[in-house]
Amino acid sequence: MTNPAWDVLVATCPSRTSLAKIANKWTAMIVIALNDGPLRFGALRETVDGISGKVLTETLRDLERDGILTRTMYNEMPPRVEYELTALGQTLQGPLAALGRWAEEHIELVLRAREDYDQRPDRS
Amino acid sequence: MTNPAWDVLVATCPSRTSLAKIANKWTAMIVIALNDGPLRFGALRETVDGISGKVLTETLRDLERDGILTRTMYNEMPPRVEYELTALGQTLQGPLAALGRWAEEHIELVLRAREDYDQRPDRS
DNA sequence: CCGGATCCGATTCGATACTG
DNA sequence: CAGTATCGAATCGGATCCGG
Repeated sequence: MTNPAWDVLVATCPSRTSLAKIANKWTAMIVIALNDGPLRFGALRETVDGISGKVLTETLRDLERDGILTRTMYNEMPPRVEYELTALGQTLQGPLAALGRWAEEHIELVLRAREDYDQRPDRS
Repeated sequence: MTNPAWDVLVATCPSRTSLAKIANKWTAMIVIALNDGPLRFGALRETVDGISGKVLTETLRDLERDGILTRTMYNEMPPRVEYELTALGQTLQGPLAALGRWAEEHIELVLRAREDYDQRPDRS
């Protein structure tokens, strides 16, 4: 099923274009946020704290194009649009959630490493 | 050990700065490339196909600062510099390798999803 | 010749203002 | 409410140059 010739380390390999999109902080946070079920555009913007509307729109479109999530628009007033992970997107949830957890669980060690690094006298 | 208040979805949380660095294609590829042991700068540049010297240098410095890898310089001629994952970096190897594998294993589905999306008539 | 610093164009980012 | 448009600012990234 999987072509063993695919290798993200090869510049021209299509799998790298996919890695480039999923190895992105906004993608990670959006997929993490959608773990508990579909969310509206506004709810996503609140949950993924600090994201701008423009970047949220762009990232959501890219993810929809790649089959990671679906966009469902309801013809209501006021308009309502919901985003939800596809089956494919749910297979991505694990790896990205693991990344998020790693960041939360190891931030203390990272902060300590930064202090050590910044206080090194040898900045030759 | 882990502060439950840390949440990568909160803009001001330090863990997000860490997530922003590890959720990056170059970081992912470098950590993946270092899985089999230390590599020299030049070997890394070949292995992570397509990366420029500048970006490689910057990313390696960031990762060194965060305690993900070590940089060892040998006073030889010609110069030799080796990069190697730390114990902390090895805990990151799993999650990032999983991301790379996801990209390779699901690229076919992603490519098909892109075709479908691009052929949709309703681009209202 | 290797590691990496510099320069500078290209891309991305994000705040604001506006539309259906 | 859910976007789109526009436009500086910031970041990324590649070609090129430099020190040992």
